[in-house]
Formats: sequence, structure tokens, C-alpha cells
Amino acid sequence: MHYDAESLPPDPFDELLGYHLRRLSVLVMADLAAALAPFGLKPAEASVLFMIGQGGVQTQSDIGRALGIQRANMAPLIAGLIKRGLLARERVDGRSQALTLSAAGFEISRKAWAATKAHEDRMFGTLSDPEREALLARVRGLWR
Amino acid sequence: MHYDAESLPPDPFDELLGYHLRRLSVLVMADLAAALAPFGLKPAEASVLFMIGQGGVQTQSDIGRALGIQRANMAPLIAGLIKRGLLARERVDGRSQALTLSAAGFEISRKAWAATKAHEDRMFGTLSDPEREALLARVRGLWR
DNA sequence: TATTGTTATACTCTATAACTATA
DNA sequence: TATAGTTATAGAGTATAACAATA
Repeated sequence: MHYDAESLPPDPFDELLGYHLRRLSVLVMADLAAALAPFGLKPAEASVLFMIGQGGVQTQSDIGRALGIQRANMAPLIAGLIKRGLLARERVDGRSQALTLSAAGFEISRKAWAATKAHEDRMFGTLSDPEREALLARVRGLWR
Repeated sequence: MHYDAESLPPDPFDELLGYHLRRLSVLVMADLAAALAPFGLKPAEASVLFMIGQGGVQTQSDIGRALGIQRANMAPLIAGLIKRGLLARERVDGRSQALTLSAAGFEISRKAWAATKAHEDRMFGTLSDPEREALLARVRGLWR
């Protein structure tokens, strides 16, 4: 067929920030998943452990809201971590329970945190500290 | 249980660039999907149209490699676009066929491109042009 | 031998709806 | 009425394996 090339740029993806964000995110997630696999943790599970490790009274609904995970998907995730002895529940009221790390859960979250930091250095270590900090602030600001 | 809070930072996610990249990417993809839905296109389908619109001889394997989509998943994607009359095949050799945009495919990809650009402005318009360009270059460089 | 295109299939992640128990 | 937690389920998106046809 015939068409005028004016309407689409010669390399459309070069100007699409969303496209490059996605490609980078996929790459980063794959590396993170591999970094956490030795501990039997998926990224979402590690995130939950990190969240609970912050301390304070947090129900699984609170955590789901903070991490963008729906209640329906939190249920089996939390149940799995409890079954593995990494989390425990503490009664808040009749319908809510605060989640706390067990000793084993604390230990594994420490190791997972170290692995996550190493992963981040692997992914972003080519940037200088100020560049990395600026990128973090920018990306954080764009969604939050 | 009891533990020393030293080993995990008070707000662990504040320093995790990968986490914020993912949250932003999810947000951006959702907005893009909504922006393309009126044309009956998913982001991956629009990407394929943009790719073909660049011109040059491109097989579906070429496009899959460039976009990070596996051959097995390209097959039904391309078949759908052909069935809708947006793409046509041209023989290259016995096992490869170059993909070209039909007139309808060109028209819809023009509209999808305009919608994509509007979407990008919606997502990233709060940044100044130099900031946006710097972010694009940085993110692109980190995965490519 | 390697590559293209295809089919079938499985797995993960995410979304929706409905239900209970409680506030 | 609204919320917490659960269950079941459906839909994307993506991954692997195998195959025929061709290079």
C-alpha cells in the first residue's frame, strides 16, 4: 500500500517514556524475582514482609492498600506466609488482625532485604548517587 | 516477638527504585490501555502497528524480537490484526512474510499514535521538557 | 542444523462477585 | 451501612514444548 510517512515518526518508541518504563520494569522485576527465589519469596511476598517489618499495627487490608494489592489476592498470600511460619496474627478486633513477623520471618526478611539491595545495585549501580537519587525522586513523584 | 529495628530501614520502599518503577509502569499501562480501548487496540497491538508503520521489511519474528514478545504469542496477535483487516502479509521467502499496514491499519495507527501522545502528555506533562527528555534518556539507557 | 510460523498448554498475576462476620 | 477477611472464578499476559515447512 501507499502512505505518507509524515504522520508517524521514524522511530516512534524513542519518544515513548511509558514504553521504556515498562521494558525497564519488566527487566528489573525479573532480576528481583531471581534474587528472591533462593529464599522462596516472590516480590509481592517480600514486599509484605518489608511492610510489616516497619512496625506499627497493620492489618492485611492496610498492607494491601499500601502495596496496591486487592484484599481478595492478599488472603492466599498472607495465608501462605503464615503457613510457612513467617507471620503471625494478633487480634485487633473481631474482624481485623494485626500482622507481625515471627523470628523466622524477621530473619528471612533481613536476608531478603540484603538481596534486594544487592539487586538494586546491580540494576542501577551504573548511575552516580545523585543521578540515582534524582531518578528515584522523579519516578516516585510521578505515581504517588 | 522481639527484634532490633536496625537491620531494616524505617521506610524501606522509599529507597527502592525498582518498586517505584513498577508502580509507575502499572499506572501508565492502565492509562494507555484506556486510551487505546476506543480503537479496539491493546498496547501490544498498537506497538506492533507502530513498529510496522516505521517501514522496511519486517517479519513477525523481527517485530517480536524488537518488542520482547515471543513468537508463540505473536502468532495469534498478528492473526487477529490481519483478520480485522489492519495488516497484510507479503511473501519474503517460503517461511517468512513481511507485514504491511493496510489503509485501514494506517488510519487506525495514526489515531492510536495521537491517543498515545496525548496519554504521554497526561502522564508526564508535569515535567518540563528537559526533565522529561532526561528521564526518557535515563530509563531507556537502563534497559537497552 | 537453524529459523519461521503455528498450536496447545500451563502458569502467574490480577479482577470481579459473592458471602460471613463484625463494626 | 461499611469494612475485614475469605472463597471461587475468570481473564489477561506470558512461558514452554512440540511440530511442519523451509532455509
